[in-house]
Amino acid sequence: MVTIKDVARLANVSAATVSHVINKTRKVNPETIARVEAAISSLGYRLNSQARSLKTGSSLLIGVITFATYDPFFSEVLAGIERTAYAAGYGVMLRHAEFNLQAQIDSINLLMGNNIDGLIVNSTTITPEFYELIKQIDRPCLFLEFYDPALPVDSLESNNFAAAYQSTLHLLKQGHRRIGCIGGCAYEQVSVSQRRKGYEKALRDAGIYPRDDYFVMTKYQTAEGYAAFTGLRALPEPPTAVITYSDLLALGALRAAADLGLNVPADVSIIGFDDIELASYTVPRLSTVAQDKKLMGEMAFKQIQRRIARPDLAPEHIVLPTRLVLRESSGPAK
Amino acid sequence: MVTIKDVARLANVSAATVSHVINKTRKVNPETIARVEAAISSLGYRLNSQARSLKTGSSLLIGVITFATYDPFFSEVLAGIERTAYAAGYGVMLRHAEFNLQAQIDSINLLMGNNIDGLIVNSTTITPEFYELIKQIDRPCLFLEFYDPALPVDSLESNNFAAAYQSTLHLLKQGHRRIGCIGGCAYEQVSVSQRRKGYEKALRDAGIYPRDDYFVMTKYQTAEGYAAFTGLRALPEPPTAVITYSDLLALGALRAAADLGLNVPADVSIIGFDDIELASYTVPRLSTVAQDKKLMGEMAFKQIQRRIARPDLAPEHIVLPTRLVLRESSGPAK
DNA sequence: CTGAAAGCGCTTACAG
DNA sequence: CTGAAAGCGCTTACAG
Repeated sequence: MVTIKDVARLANVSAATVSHVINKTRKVNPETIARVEAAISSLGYRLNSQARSLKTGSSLLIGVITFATYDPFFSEVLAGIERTAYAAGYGVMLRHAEFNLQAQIDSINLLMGNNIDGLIVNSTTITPEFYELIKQIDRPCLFLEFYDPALPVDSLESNNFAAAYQSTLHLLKQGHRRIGCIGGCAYEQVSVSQRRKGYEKALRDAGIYPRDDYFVMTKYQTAEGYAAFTGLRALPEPPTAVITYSDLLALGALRAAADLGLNVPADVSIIGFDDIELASYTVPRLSTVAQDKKLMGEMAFKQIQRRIARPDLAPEHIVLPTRLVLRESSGPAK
Repeated sequence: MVTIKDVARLANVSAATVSHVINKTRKVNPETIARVEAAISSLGYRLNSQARSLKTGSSLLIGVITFATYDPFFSEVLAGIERTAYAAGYGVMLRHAEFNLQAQIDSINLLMGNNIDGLIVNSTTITPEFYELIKQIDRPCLFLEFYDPALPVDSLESNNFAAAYQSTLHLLKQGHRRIGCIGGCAYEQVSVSQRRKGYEKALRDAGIYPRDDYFVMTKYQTAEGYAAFTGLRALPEPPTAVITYSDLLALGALRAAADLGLNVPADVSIIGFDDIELASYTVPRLSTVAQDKKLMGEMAFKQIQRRIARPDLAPEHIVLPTRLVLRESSGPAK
């Protein structure tokens, strides 16, 4: 391995000078700079970030923990985080956390052992134990789609309440009175739980009392979207419209509708959430709530970066707007 | 930060002993071990991996570079890599590489600067410059879905030739004579390029001469699948069946077929590639070539791990089987 | 404008 | 069974 000493020797300067040239941390004679740079490229020298991190306490690394197993929404957010981090000179360490305590402890240890400068957590389920772990790490931390004022960390979420209110209201305006919801996650702090509140508020504002049998809890599996829709339609008074917590759930519902011989949207309306790329290619094309996933990733990193610079400021809670995109899967009630 | 010295002081032993207790690298008096462990937990000590890496030369970190922007296939492979790496005590650093040389150099520098023990590259396009960068890094490296005997690195790919041969043969047996292909990537070394060979071989074996206008090159955008299918059907003698290089492309084609008023599979058959979860939920359900993505990720990491242990052995080239899954989007020719 | 030296938190031969 | 000490590759006050 080529070290700063090798460069120093070849350029006939001290290691300190090489370091200053690399980091531009002090004025150096232009000719010296040229010699150092020549030595660096002729030796193929590469800075050892870990050694630097050991000395400075900053690794230029951020950790990303996701509890959601693979899903198209988080994949895009992750791409946004990574690209933005890279542009700022940061690397990303990824961890798909499991739901048991030991794995959570290990994950935190893995990331902290590599001296991450900040941590982004995306979770649909956060246990009290994980909560405690987060409080102990002394690093800027941002939660995605999770908000608890009691946790002194930054948070970033979509305007889930307003989004669900808006899509439900749209269906009401289209004449639907029996509107179901295929959702997930009951924890108050998990941002998606606000969707149920928006959905129910819209119904109440229209003089409709929300029915418990119209709300189906899932774990975001497409198969559950299928089963939930089938179940809703088997009710004595089946909903004529359904909103969902994700496009994947909506695609499951769309498929179930086809299997039941229902025409979407003539017989039943379906509205998704996320606006994944495929939403424009289903048959029929999916009406959905668009979230700007790349932007979400970008903002998540930038907030962490701000927090690294100013750890003293109070935690911020950022809410991103959503956009109802009407395609073909929703329409007027019969 | 709590260091090994703090632990040593509290446990009344030397730093060396603490290190040996942590790493189990020599026999230590059971009582001493107990004291050290008590000190570790009471102080909340966490090993600094970067300091260890500096000393030992092994970071227990692997790098993953993907050139494919977000796609459901790679997302699952990545999850498989990360989970397997974690189970083996390794962390994963992620980089979405760009297609320009400077970004590629930066990416390698970022990962090498963190002293990664190995590198997994997933690419549908590899430039000669990137090639050179790979040759220079002195670390085990594995290419996913890319194989060049001239590059002395491990490689892991699906049996692309056989898979395309098989799906084309299936369509031929169903009576199709005019079979199109919506593909991508012309580089010989990129594994998917073997699909075209399998497709054309199957045709030739059936006495059919492959037509250039039946093969459409894309960059894997769903929109291109849509456009390609539309274009194929606009030919004077349109294909009655189409295979594609990905399920996303197939979903674009499926949507195009619907817009053309075509019934799938009565009027035209479509077969995808990958078997993403949604393939079971489209209307009609998608026939496709299943790749075991989680397994692919798992094997990729394990191969890197083997290579870290035995860097002296010759590079290996691993080929994974695929499986043709027939659902509803393919059927007999009219 | 430049350098010598200490030290970040570990591991590991060497010595006992 | 255990410890003192050197050193991994950097950065950064201190000194000139």
